Amino acid sequence: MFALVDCNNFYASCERVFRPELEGRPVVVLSNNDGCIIARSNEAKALGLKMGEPYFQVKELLRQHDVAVCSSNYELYGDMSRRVMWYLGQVAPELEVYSIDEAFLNLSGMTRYLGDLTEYGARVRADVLQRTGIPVCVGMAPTKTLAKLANRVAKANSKVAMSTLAGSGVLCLDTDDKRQEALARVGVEDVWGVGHQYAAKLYAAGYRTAADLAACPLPWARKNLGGVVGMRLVRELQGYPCLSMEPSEDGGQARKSIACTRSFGKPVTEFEDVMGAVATFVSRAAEKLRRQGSAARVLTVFVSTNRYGNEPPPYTRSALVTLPVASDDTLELAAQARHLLGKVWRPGTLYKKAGVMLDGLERAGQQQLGLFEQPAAVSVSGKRAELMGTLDALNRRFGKGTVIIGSASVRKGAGADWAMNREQKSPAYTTSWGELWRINL
DNA sequence: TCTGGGGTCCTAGGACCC
DNA sequence: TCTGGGGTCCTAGGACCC
Repeated sequence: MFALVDCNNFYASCERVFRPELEGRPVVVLSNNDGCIIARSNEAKALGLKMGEPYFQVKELLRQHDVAVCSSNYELYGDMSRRVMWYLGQVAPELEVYSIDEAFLNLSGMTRYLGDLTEYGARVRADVLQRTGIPVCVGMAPTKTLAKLANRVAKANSKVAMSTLAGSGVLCLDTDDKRQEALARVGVEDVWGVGHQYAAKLYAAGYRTAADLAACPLPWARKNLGGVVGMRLVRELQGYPCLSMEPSEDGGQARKSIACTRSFGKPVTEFEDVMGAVATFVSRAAEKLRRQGSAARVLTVFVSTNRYGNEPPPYTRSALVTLPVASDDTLELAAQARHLLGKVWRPGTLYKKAGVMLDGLERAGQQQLGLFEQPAAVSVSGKRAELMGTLDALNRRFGKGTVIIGSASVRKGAGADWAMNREQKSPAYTTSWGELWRINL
């Protein structure tokens, strides 16, 4: 048995924890750069606001309905997430943190100990709310895909009562009847693993609900839904587990690639300004790399212009380098990045976005050496590792950006055009001494 | 004027091996 | 008309997720 615990409207809920006056009022949270709507409270959903909708297109509507608008505050959401996940780690033998706002629990072999699973789910739900202020829904089923589906039904269910399925944000699909009823209620496009493309194919072939998909012949699934992925999907809906737990290690899971990319607040045209952004992104990515104890073999840099509208035609270029020996050294990576940026650079272009990606990650300190690597390079990297450790320690202790590399510094004048717009960011209530919650008595 | 960011897995096809 | 069989590794691109 798997449980999927998913936070309701997570970012909006985080904002509400520290601003209780927003309770009952529609709330939306915007993406970086105040670009799109990426989280909505139930009241905001009821207004017809959609996920991913560009902010500027609905600004007036938001004003008319007195919607509270928040810029995204990932420091806050990340910290709230840690609190929720810590608790979930206490109530099940195995935890997989699937995303910032949801986690799978493995309840195999626990059902006897846990007793009635619906009661267990209700207890988890109540405890998370009490301890963190975050409302969650709990779906339980014999497979991960069904647990996701149960969660989805449970969420809808907390508003509309169902005939035989229990309400109140918790749903356990432990009998075939319940599974069938839940499958019949979910549109095929809402099944985990079915995106735009597959949904269109499925509709064209006459599949409308999750129940239809569960009855789909496996060869058809294999041919039309991405091969083995589609077959697993169908089998999971039938109740045969094909996806196992991928338990999260303490201190977060080791990623297989790390990226840092941003749209700019305003278009940027000068090489050194874009380089400032790229160097900043490299620094952040390398810091993440070191935090998880990895080193990267492949570094990619990309730049692009505005992808909307049609004049001038959009320009996107990327370049990558495979290093002779995987590195976690900001200075080395930044020097490579400068070179790569030079390769993709086109003068007189209005750049709107840039990013860096690190791939081919290896365990730091155990990198594969090149055949012709000189011993000198290794001893230099020893000193550099010490330098990086000091850099990270200073930034941890005195705050982000206390010590940066020279190329990441901002040029006087228009140099900070690439910085994000975040006009309505809430304070980092839980992670910055200077921004603690103030209570006026 | 204004349209996010960060991931994973899988497949197909080419180059290469014996 | 006939022209082997069985692999590996790598990359690009597509699909999905939140």
